[in-house]
Amino acid sequence: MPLDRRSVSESTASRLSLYLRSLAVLEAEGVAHVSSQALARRFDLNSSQIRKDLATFGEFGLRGVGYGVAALRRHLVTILGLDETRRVAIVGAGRLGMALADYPGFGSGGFAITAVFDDDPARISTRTRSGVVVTDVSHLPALVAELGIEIAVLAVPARAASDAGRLCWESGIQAILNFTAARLPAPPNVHVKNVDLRVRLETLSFYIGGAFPLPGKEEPWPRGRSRSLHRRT
Amino acid sequence: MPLDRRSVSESTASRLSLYLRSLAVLEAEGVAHVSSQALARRFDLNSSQIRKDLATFGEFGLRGVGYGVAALRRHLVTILGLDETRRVAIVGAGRLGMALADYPGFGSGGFAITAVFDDDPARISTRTRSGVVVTDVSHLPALVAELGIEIAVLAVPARAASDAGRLCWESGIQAILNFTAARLPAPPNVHVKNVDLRVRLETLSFYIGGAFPLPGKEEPWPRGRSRSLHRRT
DNA sequence: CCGTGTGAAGCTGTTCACAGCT
DNA sequence: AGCTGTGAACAGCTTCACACGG
Repeated sequence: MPLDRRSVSESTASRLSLYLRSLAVLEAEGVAHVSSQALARRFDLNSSQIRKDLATFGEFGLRGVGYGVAALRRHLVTILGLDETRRVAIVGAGRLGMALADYPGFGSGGFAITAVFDDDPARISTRTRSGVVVTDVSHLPALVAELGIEIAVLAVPARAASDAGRLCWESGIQAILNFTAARLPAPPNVHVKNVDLRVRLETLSFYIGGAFPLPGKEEPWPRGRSRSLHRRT
Repeated sequence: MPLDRRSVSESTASRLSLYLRSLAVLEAEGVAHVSSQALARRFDLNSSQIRKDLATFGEFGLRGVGYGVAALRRHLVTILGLDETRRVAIVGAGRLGMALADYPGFGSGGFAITAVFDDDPARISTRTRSGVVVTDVSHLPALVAELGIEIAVLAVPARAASDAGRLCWESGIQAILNFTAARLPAPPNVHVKNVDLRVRLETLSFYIGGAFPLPGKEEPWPRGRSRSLHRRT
């Protein structure tokens, strides 16, 4: 019975990534088994959350014992598709794009920055610190096909975003990490994740403010429950 | 009646930021009024979502007409706390930190990058492109107090994250945008938003894969790269 | 009429609680 | 005994549908 990945929620998928990181640490420490409760403590999560997340993909645990650290880590690597190197292109060789091209998390552990593109002649042929040559974006379709690039990191100015995005999916790129402010009209088979830094900062700004005076409205107090940070394991 | 901001969900808060961006465009275009439905079309959202979000903070609409663009924009600016400039510090002057220090969205429209800190002597006294001097992190507490810095952008190596984070909140910083892989044990009055780029990329990788064969026991399943086009119902 | 504001319904993700395996 | 795996209960966010005001 196959499982459509689209039926897995994004929150579950990103927790898998967190679990993987913890398991790598535990494996390096030589820990053999870990219980959902022990893992939960590391993330301030509920332990049944972890068991449910993992149970989506199979029965990896041993009742009375917990999960085998090494085996579970291997399973998560496979589930996340990191057992073969995924090729990543950076589109936009400005400051952010170049910083991301050298970001350690992007060029290791299942990912390789395989190309960097820009349309500014002044940037073409420069190199990232790790030596990847900035290529004219007109070569993107050919290089995506030739090198088997599956993921694009979009770090172009907002006005160029939808053109650059379209070029990506028309070239066969399957997923886009979008650092621009634009929302991309991508076809449904292309997965887009927006990392809108401005929105993140404004959201933080919102929560800094004090109690908000509602003009002319009578509302019961307190409104809603305060979010408890305490979770049971 | 006052409204505790913590009772507002993060999804609502970040949508406010999106609405604000759209309203700025509409205002520049000279549009006087906009309906929740017209706004919704821009975001692929349900219109009652927008009405509910806005109604949390007051009655800004005119029945039969919609929302006044200029007035609603001003309200959102106030709600998000962007009517006075918020001072932001970058902690960590590596490539990512320096790129973020010059990121246009961080230094405008209600935010100002007021300081950049690092502990590497080789980086102290260098400047961002916009001219902010990199300062030794030992001066962070004094400068946070002196300059009224409220938000920190944490872009240090993972191993330095919790020390740097603690320094931030002990110095009076109220919100942290955390680009490190570490999870910060911040006190409850400090708002932390994790922007874990590695997790984002691994999550994308997860969704690229084809249908997932739920394993019988220990058969190695091949990584499918074919894509199902049908949406879940 | 039209579009907002809002209770009610619906849905999705989280937590509980326990049966069952080791 | 200890811990997983899972149906059931729960909570919170989203959508519906309509009363009400312009």
